[in-house]
Amino acid sequence: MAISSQIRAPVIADVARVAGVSVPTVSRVLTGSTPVSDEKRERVMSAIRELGYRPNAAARALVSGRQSMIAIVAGNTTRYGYSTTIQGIEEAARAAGYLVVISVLEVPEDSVDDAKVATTIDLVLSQPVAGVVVIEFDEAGIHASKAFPSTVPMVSAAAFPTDGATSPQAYLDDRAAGQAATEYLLGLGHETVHHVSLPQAIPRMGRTLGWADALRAAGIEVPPVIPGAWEPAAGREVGLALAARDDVTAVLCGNDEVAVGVIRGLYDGGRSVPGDVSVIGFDDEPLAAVTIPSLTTVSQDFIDLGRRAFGLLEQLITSGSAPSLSSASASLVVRESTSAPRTGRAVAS
Amino acid sequence: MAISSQIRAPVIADVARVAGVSVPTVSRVLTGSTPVSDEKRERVMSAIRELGYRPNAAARALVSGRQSMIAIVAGNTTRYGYSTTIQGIEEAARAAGYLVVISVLEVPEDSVDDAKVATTIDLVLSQPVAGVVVIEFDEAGIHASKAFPSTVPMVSAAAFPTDGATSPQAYLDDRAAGQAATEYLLGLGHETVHHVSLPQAIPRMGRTLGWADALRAAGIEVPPVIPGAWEPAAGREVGLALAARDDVTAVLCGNDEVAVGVIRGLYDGGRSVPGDVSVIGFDDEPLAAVTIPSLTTVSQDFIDLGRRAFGLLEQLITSGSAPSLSSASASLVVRESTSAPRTGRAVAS
DNA sequence: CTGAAAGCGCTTACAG
DNA sequence: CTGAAAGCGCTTACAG
Repeated sequence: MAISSQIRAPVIADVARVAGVSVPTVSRVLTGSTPVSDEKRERVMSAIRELGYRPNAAARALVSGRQSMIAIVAGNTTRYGYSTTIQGIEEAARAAGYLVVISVLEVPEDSVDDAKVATTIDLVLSQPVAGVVVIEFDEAGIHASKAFPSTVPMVSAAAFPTDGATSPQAYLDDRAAGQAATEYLLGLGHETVHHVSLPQAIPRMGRTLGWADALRAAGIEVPPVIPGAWEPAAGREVGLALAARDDVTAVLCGNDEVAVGVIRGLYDGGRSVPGDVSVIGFDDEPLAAVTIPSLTTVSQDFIDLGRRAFGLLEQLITSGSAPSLSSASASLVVRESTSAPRTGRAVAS
Repeated sequence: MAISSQIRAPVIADVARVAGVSVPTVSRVLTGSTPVSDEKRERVMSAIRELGYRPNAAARALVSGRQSMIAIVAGNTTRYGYSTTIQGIEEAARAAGYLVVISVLEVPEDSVDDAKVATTIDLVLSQPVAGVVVIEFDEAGIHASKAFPSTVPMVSAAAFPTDGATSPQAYLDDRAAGQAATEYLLGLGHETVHHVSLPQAIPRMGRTLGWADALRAAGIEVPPVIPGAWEPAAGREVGLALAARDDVTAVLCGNDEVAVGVIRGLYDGGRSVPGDVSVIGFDDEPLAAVTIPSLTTVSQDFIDLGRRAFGLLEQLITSGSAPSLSSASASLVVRESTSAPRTGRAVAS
């Protein structure tokens, strides 16, 4: 069927024929591996242009064994911390000549489905990837990084290092940050600080641990963690419930979205922020600076986290090993949502 | 060097040898293309397990010609509309068995660098992708979709259809939405509505056109567009400037982030929202429901947009053609940031 | 500098 | 149901 031959994408042999050279010569001008005479190079280039030839990526990868893709495995791609970390990884990867494939872990409500994690891992490893970065901001990510076969180069980007991690990790020290934020509130004169956590792994989250650290260090009994969520709407519900309590004057939230929701719930419940209650968020997303009141929060550099994670992966790929951890810094940004407790309230209760 | 043979990843021939069958038989149990006797299948499966064998993706793609990746090309991956659209595409792609590679267009301030766009396209096409979805929310995306060679299946996801698009587009009708939002404000009694646009392509954005449509239809002179940005901080600057003007009672913003910033700027400039000025956003991101005041905004279904875009691409890949467009719907969500103008103000000015 | 040869790891007809 | 053969599109030694 000569008719269908028009549809076929041109291959290297077509270029060679049109240019009047051998296939390896075309390959040589393409890869630049060996010098080619100016004249033949010219003929090859114009044949490539004429035919609109593009090398077949699969064939190249097969023969060269070199991969130019890395995978990111994450439980979410849209939330601020996740998407910003992904951006950091992507920028660094692109600069190093790698393309990024994203693989999302389907995360059920509370428990992690091991079979789904395995499916995702299989899908990723069915592609020619040089290595993978797992985002360990949630249970699904932690499970995934444990389930990855040790044969593929893998590093993780985390908020706080996982116990007994066997692969290199880049992390933000959110435990220290949680502690600092709590100490700030205590320093303002609040008798205690309550904590609205992110959904999963409640006892294991760095920021939750840091909050408890600070309280214990100050000799204050650690109140029960208030289970939260990722979304602002859930934060509002919590805020509404908190508004009814007289003993709550300071709240540390798992992230900014929840914090803005908590503030709204408090407001709807008749409490002012920071007049009646001080609220601190986590992450410092752009909106935190312009809400009313603007948010006191912990600024975390997710772009840098992503870059560092890629840096570790690149080391692992090229040298076969990488340092087991590398941390980025966090800092408290004080804005309008916190203040000293009302006189006579914190002291008198 | 027998020593290094341990490091080599097992290939199909290794499995065949261990299982005591031929290579094609292993391939058959892997692909399920032809029946294999139970006994041999068992032997093959256990050999695969024993060796930890995984098929080489590059070899598979080369011989089968089938690709299992699609690419998303976008100017940004973190902003609400972008990341949510990407999520929609990813979910649909994953359900259909495709993995997604993300390719970010480096977008300079104002102009689009054609060379950079070309570089990104080359990088994407150097991978074995079945097709690509270009996110046309900005100039870079629009340029990219025009620059793509017609040989690769490509569709775009847009806010509003591009003039003379040659490839299938899924879009949100933000022109109609911008018009409806403006009409709502006019209906409340405002004499005119000002518009803070998103950065690029000011005259061409659907929401900007819709805003002008509504004004013209009401016989109102269209005021100059106030050039905005994507970020809340820029919105605040605009709000501050607007606070000094007595003729501004209603503002339609290019997105929610900017709207929250504008409200903050107005507030810092001594104006209340909606008391003095009504503000409408665009997108309805989760935070819009809990800010103080909560935001009246245009809800756009980006997840659905992403799904539709992937649907078009899949059609294009399998059947060679797809409808030239497909729209998702938008709706106005009325909350606290809008109200009728103060009596005696709008009327008397 | 350049061509003929071999081979990357897999799948798909071809013959049983 | 199953093996021997051919071939996907490219690159890398091998000989000039």
